[in-house]
Amino acid sequence: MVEQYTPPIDDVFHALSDGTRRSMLRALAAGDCTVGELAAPHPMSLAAASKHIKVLEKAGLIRREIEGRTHWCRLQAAPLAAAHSELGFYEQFWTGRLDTLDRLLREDDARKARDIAPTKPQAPEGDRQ
Amino acid sequence: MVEQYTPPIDDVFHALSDGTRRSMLRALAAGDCTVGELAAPHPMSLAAASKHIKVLEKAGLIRREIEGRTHWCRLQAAPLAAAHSELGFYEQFWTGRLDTLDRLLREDDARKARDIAPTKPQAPEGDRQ
DNA sequence: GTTTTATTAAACCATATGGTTGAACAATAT
DNA sequence: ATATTGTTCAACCATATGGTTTAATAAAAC
Repeated sequence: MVEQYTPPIDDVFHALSDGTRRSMLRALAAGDCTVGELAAPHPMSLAAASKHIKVLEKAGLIRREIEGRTHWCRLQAAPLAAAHSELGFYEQFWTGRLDTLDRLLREDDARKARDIAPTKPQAPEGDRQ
Repeated sequence: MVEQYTPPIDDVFHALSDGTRRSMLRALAAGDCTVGELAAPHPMSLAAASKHIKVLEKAGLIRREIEGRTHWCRLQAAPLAAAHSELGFYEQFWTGRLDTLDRLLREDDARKARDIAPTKPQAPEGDRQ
């Protein structure tokens, strides 16, 4: 069985950079929708909505199934897992933030007590290279 | 104390939709960098790299600190948490996928055994509305 | 058979994007 | 004081984007 095509993560993040497309994904999370159903809530022409659906399709975020003249769309979440994972890499930076800030502040206090010349700002995980 | 500005998630996902900018964020995860350091690995003009840094800044993903003529950049991960959370909403769809597929396949087998007419494809969490 | 519905294609438009080059600005080094 | 370094600005370019309208296509309904 041929492995599924993995779209570039550029396309995934690009697809997510528009509110209309994010809204369409939410709708699909509730269940499959036709193109018309996806377009209905958005104050734009059907052709414009159709273009958005094509962007989602190109990003691999939806798959369509055509039944007669009706195009059914289904959420394909796998590329979202990839994007989620990409962002997960930075989790240490938003969860560890308070610890790091606290440590930096304590180091700063100690430094001031020693009357040492100021040094450059540092990253959470150590000095600049 | 004034609350920090929260950039639109459009801007965050847009910032992430380019490989150069994702690469810059990775570099910043290793430690603060100057604009020149961020630009160095990328085969493009300094002005182009500077534009990318501005996009990251607009998305709230980095903050800069100017020391003389040197601009130091630091990762700001908070907007990534928001984006990560947005994607986390869909976790049930990529983790539950195999369970759902399995259940659908079993339902399909049962339906075939009863010789029922085929029905429309369904979302993981139930029928279409 | 015609009409209706669902949807896309094509052409157009305004704006945005991502790159370039050369100039300008700010600060440091000499 | 001038020269150098670090960086951005401005103008330009080609392409992409996101919307419109109109026409075309495909299939269902009558």
